[in-house]
Amino acid sequence: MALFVGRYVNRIDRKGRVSVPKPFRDALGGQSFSGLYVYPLFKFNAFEACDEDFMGRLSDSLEDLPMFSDEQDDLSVILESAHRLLLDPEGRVALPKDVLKTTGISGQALFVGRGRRFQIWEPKTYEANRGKAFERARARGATLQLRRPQDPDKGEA
Amino acid sequence: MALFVGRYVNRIDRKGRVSVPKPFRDALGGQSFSGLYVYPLFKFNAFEACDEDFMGRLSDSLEDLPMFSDEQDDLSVILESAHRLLLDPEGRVALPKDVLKTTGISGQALFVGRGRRFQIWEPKTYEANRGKAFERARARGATLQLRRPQDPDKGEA
DNA sequence: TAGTGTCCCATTGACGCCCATTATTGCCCA
DNA sequence: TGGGCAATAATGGGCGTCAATGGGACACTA
Repeated sequence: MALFVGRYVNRIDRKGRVSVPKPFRDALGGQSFSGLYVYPLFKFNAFEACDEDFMGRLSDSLEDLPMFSDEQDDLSVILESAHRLLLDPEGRVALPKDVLKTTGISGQALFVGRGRRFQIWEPKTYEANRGKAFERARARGATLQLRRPQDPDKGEA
Repeated sequence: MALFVGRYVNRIDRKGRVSVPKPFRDALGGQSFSGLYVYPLFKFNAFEACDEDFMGRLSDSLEDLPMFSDEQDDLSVILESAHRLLLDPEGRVALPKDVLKTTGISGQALFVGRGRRFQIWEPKTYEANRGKAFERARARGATLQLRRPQDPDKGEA
């Protein structure tokens, strides 16, 4: 399954194209199409990207909310605002205008691995919002309950 | 499954490459790629390394936290700061600049086995932080509740 | 026919691959 | 039991390949 880690900065050309980092492209393999999905984040002026499987999970998770509820309607804006982007033969995608506008991305785009998905940021915005995340976690003495290995109860939905 | 024990010191060359100790390379076998993942530690200026399975567990464990929550965002900095390192034909990896910078590694790197994962330290930093661990454990009269063999209820923690 | 979006090709620069050399370890045998 | 010898691991450096990037050609569309 796809596994995205690390940060990569790539340049946007005047056509709005940007290379998806090679490790991310590799992790996106094994889909029915050559590309990815992007959707906006609520908390930050950044977009998140994922493969087809994860988008399906996200969609299914939204349907776990009560049908016709305000909560479902509100969260479903993620799907409404999403784009399906195709990779060109060189491994680039064209970022839609609303992505460039919302994120403020112009010259460079920052790709940030998040495990089963990754994010796309304007570098300075990332630094301003996430730059201190590591120090915060360190100061909090953050801990994580590690999932037991090969636990069938918590497999992907 | 991978099992890393012992300490090894190897030299960093001017390209930032370092040989991964042969026993560790052997333990990393059986993955879909020839390499390893590294991520920074909160408690020490050192990095931890693991195989693909462990990184997947880490990623899935983070997704057990609520999506878009602050807690998940803060801990996800581990994935954001991680690197996927490929072994060259001689069994070396190139340590990224931020790893060298954070750890202070320049001439030599210390590899420390930790069971299912291992750590990478600057030797003097390790000595300063971990040098007395054995004496501390001795003084405390440390004990350990050993897990029962092949007990499915208590998957690895 | 202008606009938009692919695809194709060229350039460059970093990184991965290959080969050579040194160091270390284990083994064999006198 | 000590000295080689051989096999393996670690190290160093050169070079080719591929990823990232930029621009142009060619569709299809409005």
